[in-house]
Amino acid sequence: MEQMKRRKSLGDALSGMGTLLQALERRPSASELPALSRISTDLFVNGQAKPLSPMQQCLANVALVAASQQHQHQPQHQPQPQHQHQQPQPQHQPQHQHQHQQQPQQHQQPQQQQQLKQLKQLDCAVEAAPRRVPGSPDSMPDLNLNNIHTSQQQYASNSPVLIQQQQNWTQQSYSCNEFNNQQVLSEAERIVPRKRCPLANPLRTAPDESAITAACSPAQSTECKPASAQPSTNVNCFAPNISSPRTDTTSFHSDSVGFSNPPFPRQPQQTNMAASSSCAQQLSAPRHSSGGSTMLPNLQQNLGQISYTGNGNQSGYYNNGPNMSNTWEQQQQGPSVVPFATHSGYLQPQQQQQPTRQKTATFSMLGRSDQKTSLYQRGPAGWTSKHPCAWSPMDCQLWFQSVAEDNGFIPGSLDFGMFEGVNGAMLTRMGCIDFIMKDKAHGEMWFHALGRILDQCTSATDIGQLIPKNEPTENLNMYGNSSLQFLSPANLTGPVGTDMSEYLQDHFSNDEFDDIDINGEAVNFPCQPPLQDYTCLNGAAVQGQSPYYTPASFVAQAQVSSSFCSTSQNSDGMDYKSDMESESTRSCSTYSTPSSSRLVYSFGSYSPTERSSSSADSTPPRQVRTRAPKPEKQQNKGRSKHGTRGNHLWEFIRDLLVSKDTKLNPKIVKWENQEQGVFRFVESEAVAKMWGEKKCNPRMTYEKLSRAMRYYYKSNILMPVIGRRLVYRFGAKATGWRV
DNA sequence: ACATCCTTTCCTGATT
DNA sequence: GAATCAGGAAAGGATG
Repeated sequence: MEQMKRRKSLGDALSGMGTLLQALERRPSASELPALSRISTDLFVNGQAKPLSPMQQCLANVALVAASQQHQHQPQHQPQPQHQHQQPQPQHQPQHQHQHQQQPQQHQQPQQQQQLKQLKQLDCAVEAAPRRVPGSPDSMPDLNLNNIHTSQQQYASNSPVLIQQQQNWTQQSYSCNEFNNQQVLSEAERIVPRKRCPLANPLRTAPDESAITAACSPAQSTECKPASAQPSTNVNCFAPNISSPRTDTTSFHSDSVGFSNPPFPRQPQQTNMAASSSCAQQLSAPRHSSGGSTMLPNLQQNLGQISYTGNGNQSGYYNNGPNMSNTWEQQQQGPSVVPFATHSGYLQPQQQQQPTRQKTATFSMLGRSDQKTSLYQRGPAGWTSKHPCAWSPMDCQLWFQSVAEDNGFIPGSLDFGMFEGVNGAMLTRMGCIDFIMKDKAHGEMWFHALGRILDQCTSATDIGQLIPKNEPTENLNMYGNSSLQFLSPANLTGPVGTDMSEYLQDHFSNDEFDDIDINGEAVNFPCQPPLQDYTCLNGAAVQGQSPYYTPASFVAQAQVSSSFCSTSQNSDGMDYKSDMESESTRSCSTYSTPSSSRLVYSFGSYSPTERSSSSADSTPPRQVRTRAPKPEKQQNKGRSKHGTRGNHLWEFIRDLLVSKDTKLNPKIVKWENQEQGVFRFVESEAVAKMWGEKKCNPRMTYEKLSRAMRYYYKSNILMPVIGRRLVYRFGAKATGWRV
């Protein structure tokens, strides 16, 4: 009932506003002014119809001021500058407002004077007003500005989607003055949040008018201006499918080798260097130190069926068809779509790659070494003779069948339909969770089985030829390529034999995230790779930190890690080693307990607090800015940040959001309003840790993540939701999140 | 070599 | 006081 009343009152308000503005546009006669003024008053003060949205306030504010001005001027027969009533004049708006709001006070009733005073405060109150989520039941209905404000006619040519996007609370974070001053304002400009106006909240403070004007007028202060105004030509760039040329493919090629029922074979696309190496990169980048551009002729040959767009599409996805957004949308629509792209970009660096020997040990620990025998050599002809990356969808289906049989399933009893259309390249790009998302019951089994094959591939001569000579073959395993690598079997530190799905359920609950230590000391994701994976840790440094990590695997991993640290995977190993050592030294001296003669990256014990305390002896007034060492530096070699398009933060967040895994959504992220792309971090630090896992940066925090998120404001990928913590909104350039 | 992109890191100050 | 937000500044790595 209350809501109905509210809606009615809002409707009345909007109706009144429309009337008001229409009258103003036709330059109302003096006789109309009192009525218009009444409408204005009703809108603002008497109309207790919930606070108007900032945009409405702005419009009505302008209207009222203009009406008051007319009312004031006309009886005095003062010349009326034409522009004063036709459109708000950006350049003079603050001054005009100030002047014209002063003058009526002499003649208006005290109540109206008070109203005007309130209006002035409202100018800067826009940030105080929106405290609701767009689309929520309490949200104000969006205004169609095109109908009520001629100065916004530029938007008429824009798509309804964008118009709607312009009508949100976020954009309304601009003050009335700003709004009026920027008749042609790109969305990028509009969404970039200005610095908070210290006087913006009239409910908190009641600053004097001059202070308000000074603080909030862009003409007088730059403090509240958008951080990075972009050319207004961006207005014309509004389009539903705006995509960054660097991050997205912009079109859906229906004839492409699609994720769903790909029409293999297909004419291989002409690939440039990057493209031709893309598969190799995606296959091997996390496993090699290829620098992202190493040509792998054999592999390229073997992967002839797999085409990539070498031009423009550097999103890191197999361009077997749609861009990522389409992929996701398709995934939402049908079962035949392969969620390869879900985490495709999350190439894992080499530090998570376990040498085959260690993998074997891990499998042995898991009691599955017996299953590792010659699986690659068995099975139907076809897939056995190729590297998994070169498997066709049919090969994959045969392989699925083989694995099922190997695991004791009656032939035909398992349905692999969810993997229909998946080729080997896609499979090798899928992480454990990807498999589970596709096949909750057996995803882990598929993942492990493929991992075993890839392990065997590392020693296969034909596969070995695919690998650059300077790359250790051990690195060719899928685990390091897992999108969510902490779920990899090599790092599966959970109960042996535990069903991964259950395991996820058990550990991806809100409660279980309690074990996530912000300082990174105890980040216990279910299958989180050991901290040693990231660091050249002295084994004892963190031993036992993860309850999921068994001593046996710990030792093995520690050995791997130390070995990794001491031997670079690059041809320039020596240089790299020295580089590592230097960084390690810094790390040790700065952040770690230098108790060990071995070089230690102790990110686990790193925290800003500790760092500060460790340098307490000579604490400068302001901490000398020394960038923390990057323990993953050597491990990132070969990983292409930009070559792996799709590895962007916003895509990662989006993938979490569109994930149907309830352990991710809504446990750690959730939609607030999916239609409008509004989402919220439920477990902000957990998200940050997961992001850190993806980027092999164990020091990632939500603070850092959020900084990166805020950078997306400029690029219109994300938009802030003012007044709501941990809430963001996808912008026009963010694709793939719509259902 | 250089510019650019996309973060990452650190920071200050404000807000909740 | 902690968490979060906003954004400047600097830097790094990859790419074109």
